[in-house]
Amino acid sequence: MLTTEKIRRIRQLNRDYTRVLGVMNKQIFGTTLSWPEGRIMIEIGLNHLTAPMQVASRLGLDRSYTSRTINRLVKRGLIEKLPSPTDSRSVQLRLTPEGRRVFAQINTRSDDQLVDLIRDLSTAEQEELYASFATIDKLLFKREGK
Amino acid sequence: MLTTEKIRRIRQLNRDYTRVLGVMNKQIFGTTLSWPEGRIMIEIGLNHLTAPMQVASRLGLDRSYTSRTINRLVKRGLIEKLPSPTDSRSVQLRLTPEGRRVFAQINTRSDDQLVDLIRDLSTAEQEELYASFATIDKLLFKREGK
DNA sequence: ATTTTTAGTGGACAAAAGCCACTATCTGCG
DNA sequence: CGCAGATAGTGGCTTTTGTCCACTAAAAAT
Repeated sequence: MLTTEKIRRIRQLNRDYTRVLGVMNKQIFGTTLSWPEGRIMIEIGLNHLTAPMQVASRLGLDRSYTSRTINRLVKRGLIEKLPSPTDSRSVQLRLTPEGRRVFAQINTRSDDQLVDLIRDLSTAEQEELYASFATIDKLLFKREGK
Repeated sequence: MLTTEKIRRIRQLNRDYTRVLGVMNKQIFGTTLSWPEGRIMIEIGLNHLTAPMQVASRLGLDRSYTSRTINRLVKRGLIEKLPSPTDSRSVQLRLTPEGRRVFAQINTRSDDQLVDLIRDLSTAEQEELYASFATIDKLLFKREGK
């Protein structure tokens, strides 16, 4: 078991890192999307979630709220809803061409921001940082390193 | 410069880790405090921020909103406002005895949650995880390792 | 076949957060 | 010094975000 001191240090890092992510997230969606709208676009575009329920439970959002937010995105022409072939209560979500354009923009900007965050580090330090992230990813989320 | 692939992996981790932190944050303040109230308590109790403005800018919150939230905590008897000796526009924030009690409770719970998160890992893995967090802390926030 | 669960939705509402304007102080500067 | 501009805290108002509940229709379970 980790010492209390180490636990506290991780928690401090959590708070600090949450703060920088918060700042980044505010700027990202200076595009046209609000932060929850952007999150939903990412879940559909990147993680290929197709049902509103999947999106809601992944993001920890209320079904109702998720439904409304998705419908807003449909109205803006970024997402389309197709009838689900397997469950006629449900729908299949998909990015429209315009939605894919916006999604690509979000990705590009987000990448840029992250690059910006580590700009001051040397190449060796950047790789060291990446290795640490990859280790955390491996240990907490069981994704294999590379 | 890190490859796009590595950047993308860090971003994926960011989203996943944000999600687990989000879940944790919801449960923490099942105590009596809302999440922003808790954050403010932590900033005052742990990082010893004394002025409302410091709290606001650190948490990236609106001055007005911060002011109201602090006043709510004052009314609940968790924080007290003393006149600042150096600036009579400002105030000095301090936890009351009751506030310190609640603060200690938040800390204990938060520690427990983090311990819980890494419960499944072996001792060696936990230390490996800590080392990774410490490296990130060092590289991004210049805090020295230990 | 009937009960129970689940997906999506709308209405009403609560909580979180931001914007603007105002007061009182403080700071910098001619 | 005296005054222009900045800053700290606050209240009113609005927007955004998110929750709760009830309802419909379809699916799954019994």
